[in-house]
Amino acid sequence: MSRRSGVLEFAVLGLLRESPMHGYELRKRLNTSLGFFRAFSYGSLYPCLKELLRQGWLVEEQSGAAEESRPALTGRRARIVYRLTAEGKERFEELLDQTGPDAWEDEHFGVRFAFFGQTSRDVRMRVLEGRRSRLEERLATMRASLARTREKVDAYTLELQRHGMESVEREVRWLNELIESEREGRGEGRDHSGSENPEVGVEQNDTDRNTDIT
Amino acid sequence: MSRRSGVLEFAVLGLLRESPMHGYELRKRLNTSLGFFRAFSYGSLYPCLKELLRQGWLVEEQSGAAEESRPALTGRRARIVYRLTAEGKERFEELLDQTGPDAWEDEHFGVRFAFFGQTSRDVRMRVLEGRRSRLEERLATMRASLARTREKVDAYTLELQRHGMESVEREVRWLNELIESEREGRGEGRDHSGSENPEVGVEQNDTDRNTDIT
DNA sequence: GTTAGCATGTAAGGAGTTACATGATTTT
DNA sequence: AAAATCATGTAACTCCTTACATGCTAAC
Repeated sequence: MSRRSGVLEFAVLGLLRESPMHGYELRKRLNTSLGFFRAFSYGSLYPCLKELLRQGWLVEEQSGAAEESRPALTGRRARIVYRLTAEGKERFEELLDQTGPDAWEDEHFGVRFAFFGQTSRDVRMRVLEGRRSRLEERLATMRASLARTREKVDAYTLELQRHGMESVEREVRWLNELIESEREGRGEGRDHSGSENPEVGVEQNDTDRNTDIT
Repeated sequence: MSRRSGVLEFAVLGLLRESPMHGYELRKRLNTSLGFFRAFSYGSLYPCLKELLRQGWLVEEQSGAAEESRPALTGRRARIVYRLTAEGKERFEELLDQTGPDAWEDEHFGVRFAFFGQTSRDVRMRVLEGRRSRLEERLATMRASLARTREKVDAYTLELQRHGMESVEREVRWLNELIESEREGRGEGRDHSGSENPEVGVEQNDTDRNTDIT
């Protein structure tokens, strides 16, 4: 009944924390900026926004003409702009700090990583290491299964298993680099600037076009 | 109402084509042999089996003692063994030949590939090439999006996008090799033996233990 | 003047999970 | 004797999609 999706809620709060937006733009950002991994439809986005409003984490802003310097854009359509409230900000911060086992599961890890810029370093470490050990666990099961089923399955199935394992191994190596990089306190040229710095966010890009993943 | 899941139905028919099995064992095979990519629960498996029975594609075999040489295993529990009917076999063949755009989407491609051993070569080619062009389409969108959003998103988001793109590029390379290999008619040592050869299937492995992916 | 994109929503349904209910048997 | 594994099943719920409904504006 309540449409409290976890992933979607988290992503919406996170994106709105950077800057207020209307639904249509929000969806585009969900499908691109956030690492491409998911495609949400309006059928889930709008009900989610409604629920977040109900919780008091968002407020509507019937933005028609104000604060935009160009008057050409004002006449589009209703365009309900959503802004994060103080409570919403608090809620998001609360979610950011959660390091339950959910955080490193497939469905959640991507979106958690996408907001690492807002996440404290120790939480980042816990999530990265949690993810890694989760994947290593999975690798162990895969290897055991491979050793047992080899010869019994056909070549295509075997190739699929091999490729699947290689993908997981690759992600583990990626995580190793990231964890190493976190430990060094951002050594190699990258500046993630710790857990502060909201200025890296997006600043009113009305010029976006065709950003859908089909 | 009808619980006709597509992926699950296809996988169950395919596994039962190799040899009759009971539900519990079926689930283990779904989570391991089939490339690890999905974990189905009993809550979906049993209703699916029920539906397949209703369609006449499966029959129950109250297998208690027969055909097993060791009498030690007979006393376990009811153990309803399912066997594919002629209609079920036909249905599976029908599904194997489908090359609609669904076949190369994320949810379906894995399971389609897992049964390539039973699939005719031209269908294999269509599915592999369909998958590849689907991914290349996605890559184009990603690249366009990256070019537009660079500088506007923070370093973590960018890293996530970069890693996501690399994963897709890697799968494209994998597909290229597979397509090449199909064109050569299985050149390099691998013998997938065309579209015939049901003997590669699994033959009654009662010794399986701990094959779950947690 | 019609296609494509912008913009917001709802209702119905699909595909799966979790939690529960039950009970045998094997291993520790 | 307890814990794990084997084995089957159901009800309620979650989360998301598709299809529909509506209407405006920009570009071709």
